[in-house]
Amino acid sequence: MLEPRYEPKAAEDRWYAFWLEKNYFHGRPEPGKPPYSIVIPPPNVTGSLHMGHALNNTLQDILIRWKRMSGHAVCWMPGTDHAGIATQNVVERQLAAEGLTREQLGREKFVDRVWEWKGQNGGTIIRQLMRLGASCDWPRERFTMDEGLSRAVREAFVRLYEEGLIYRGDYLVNWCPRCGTAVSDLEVEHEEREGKLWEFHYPLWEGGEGLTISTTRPETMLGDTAVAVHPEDARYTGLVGRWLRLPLVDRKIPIIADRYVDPAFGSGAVKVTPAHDPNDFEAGLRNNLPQVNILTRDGRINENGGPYAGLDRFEARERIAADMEKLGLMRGTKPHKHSVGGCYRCGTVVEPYLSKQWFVRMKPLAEEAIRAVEEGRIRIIPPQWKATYFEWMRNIRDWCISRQIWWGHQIPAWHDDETGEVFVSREDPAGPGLRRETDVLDTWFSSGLWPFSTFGWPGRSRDLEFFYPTSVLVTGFDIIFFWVARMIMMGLKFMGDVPFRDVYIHALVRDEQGQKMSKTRGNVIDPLEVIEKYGADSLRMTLTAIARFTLMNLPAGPPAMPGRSKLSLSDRWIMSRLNGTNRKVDEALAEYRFNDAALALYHFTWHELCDWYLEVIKPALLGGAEGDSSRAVLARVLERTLRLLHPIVPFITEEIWQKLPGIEGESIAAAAWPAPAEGWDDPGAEREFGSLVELVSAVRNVRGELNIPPGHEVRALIHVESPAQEKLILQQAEWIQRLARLRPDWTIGPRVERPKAAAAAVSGEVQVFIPIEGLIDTDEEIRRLEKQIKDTASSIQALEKKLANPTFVERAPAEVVEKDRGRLAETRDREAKLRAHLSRLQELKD
RNA sequence: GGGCGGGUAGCUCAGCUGGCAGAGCGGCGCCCUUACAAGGCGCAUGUCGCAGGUUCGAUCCCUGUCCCGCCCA
Repeated sequence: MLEPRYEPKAAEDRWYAFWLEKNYFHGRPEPGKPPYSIVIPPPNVTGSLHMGHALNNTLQDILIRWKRMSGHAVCWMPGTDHAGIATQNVVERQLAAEGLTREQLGREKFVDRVWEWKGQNGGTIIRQLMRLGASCDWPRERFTMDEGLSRAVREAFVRLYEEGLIYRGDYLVNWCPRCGTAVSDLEVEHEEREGKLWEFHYPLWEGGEGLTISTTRPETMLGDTAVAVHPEDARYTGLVGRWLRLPLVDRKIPIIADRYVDPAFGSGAVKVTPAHDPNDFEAGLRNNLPQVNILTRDGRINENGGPYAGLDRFEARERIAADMEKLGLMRGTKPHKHSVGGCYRCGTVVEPYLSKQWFVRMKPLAEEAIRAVEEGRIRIIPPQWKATYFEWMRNIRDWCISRQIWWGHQIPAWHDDETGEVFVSREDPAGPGLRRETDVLDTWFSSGLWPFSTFGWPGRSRDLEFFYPTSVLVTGFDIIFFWVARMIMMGLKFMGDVPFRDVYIHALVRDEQGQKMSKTRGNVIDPLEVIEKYGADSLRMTLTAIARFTLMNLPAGPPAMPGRSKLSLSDRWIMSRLNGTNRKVDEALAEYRFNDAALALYHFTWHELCDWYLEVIKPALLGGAEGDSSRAVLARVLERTLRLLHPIVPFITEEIWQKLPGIEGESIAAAAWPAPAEGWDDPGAEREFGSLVELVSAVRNVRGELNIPPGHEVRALIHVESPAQEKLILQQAEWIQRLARLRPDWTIGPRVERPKAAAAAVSGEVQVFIPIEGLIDTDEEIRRLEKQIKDTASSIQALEKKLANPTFVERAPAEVVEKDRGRLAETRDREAKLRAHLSRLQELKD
């Protein structure tokens, strides 16, 4: 028997421990079974579970449990991501609290310190996933920095380098002055901001009117090495080739012509700063301009900035604008909207910064990745995300993978400072005089290998062979480029096959303002808190209630399933409905329509099993042996329903399932997924039972609208025309009377007379008259009838109009026209009956 | 500037192949009815953003347009 108060926390911990002990979640290659594998999107090791994780992992758990029950060899690969910059920041903050910096500690000690931190705190999110019930293959748990995965990273890097797909060079990258590292294009978040457009005059080198340029970033003028105009801009043709005197630093810079200038913007002349702007960088290369870097790594003006050296970049902006004003070279300012890039880890405004970095050449990798999706070897669901994917892939740019931080996979390259040579190697070279590259790799480089590195690549293993490609990747759209696209490229490159067959992209959980949840925004909801708080949710309550009721009535276990002829109408009905629900759930899950699966189960459990079946069979259950067929059916239906619900609500279904008498197997988690049962379909029963449900509902409707209290049984006279329907109602009379709350003296038949003052319910062919004298006011029933007549009249009108249209009758498919004709006849009949009642009541009043 | 998505009940959203506009929550009324008040029974609520077009028929397809969101530059 279930305890009166179900204690969720205790039960959940108990069952989870049981599942782990039984090793149900561990998947291994089993030649006889189809493989089903998912790699978890590895959460940041610094992270703690938020609603987004909860959603993401619940969806995966549903698929995994469903497939496991369905007889697949299942592996859900769990693990965490080392999250380079984020983790480093966390540990640096911890150091700061002790008054230390990582530089004071030195690289080696700092990295030790991060590992120490990981050891202490890194398990948090894993424990939280377990608490959610995630049925991950925990013995396989991986970490992107562990030994095997580090070897995979190294192998991948070396191979790409050997094939010329990784190169090193001086380019403009996005630099975060606070984090002190380059970040990739994707790691910059652009934001429209209100800024200013300054107009400065640059005089000719030899003196005299030069020209006026517009800029949103005055401080970068310290690095100007030219001014450019459009070659066909008539205003400036005479000036191209002449020289200007760059104010404040007295640099001699040329006026050049280049088509990238938009003559309509500002004055049509732009300052060119090759070391601090991506367009200018390209223009600089085209025109052989020098690159003058004016910033330090922490965002201050460097020695090239003359008198401004040492100033913070934003302070320098103000000073330079003021100084230009003093020199009389300021030609005005106006408000200007422009896009500012911020570091996605800390929000600091990033700088385009000229530095030596490592890059992956993306074009060749992208081509394969595009083809894989075009050819359907990877399905993206929902498919509209394909457009986003293709858009990015077709305009892809090289990926800056080096980071100037300490926590991460150190790039396996060695510099010979004497010769300037660089060696990239799988093994650490022993040679003297070699200096190892200090940069580490972008965290996403290792994440990109996750679907195969976790199964032992570059080693070859049965696991890899069996579980790769994985079946589906479940993720949010925010990391399509960061992660999904890169896994596809890496998988195709190193495994020669796609990393997953399907990508299921789910919505992000947002707060009330539609903002993404993030710790920096402080709008994160802890799902475990929610579970704790609403632990005994309504679902759990209801399921527990059904189970308690069922168990109460199966004292000696479920009786044997009787032959079909012994089953009652309601028995056959609920079995058929369960079959239908089973199919709906299968279809929905196969198409990743989780909501539809849950809704179908919810509707079945609440509105069919509880509201109707249980209510109908109650007396039989409480009685003697005559209830055995229903006991047998209820036990089987409930057990199947629990199995269908298990992937969605694993704990409560296990708790109840275990208490059912006569179950086979030791856990619902290891039970077989139900297939629609042979011979349980029964359209006839669905139709007949359905008509009775409608009849009872019609009576309840009248009662509800006339506010007749449930405790008051009403007299009823039921008029039926067809003997079959009369017979059906008489056979099922007991529960119809009970659920409609009819007085036992109700009558039925084709000659049943309408009493004088009565309310009436029309359900198909059947009419129910409820005498209301002394019960309620006649006017009230008149009002109710008038309203119903109004409804039917308007739908009759619409149907008549439609059917009067000759082109509709001619051109619409015959079955559509027939359907409408039938509907019209039915509605007219209903209206006639309602009108008859109404006039009867009105006569009575007169 | 380019791309994608959205606008349906008070709120959140579903609506698949064009054929009676739905669910949950919230609201209102009645009820502690023999498992269930975190519940039950019942009720109400729509200019399907706007304007055209295609069609016998449009929430659905097409064109234009206005808002909102996201991504990319």
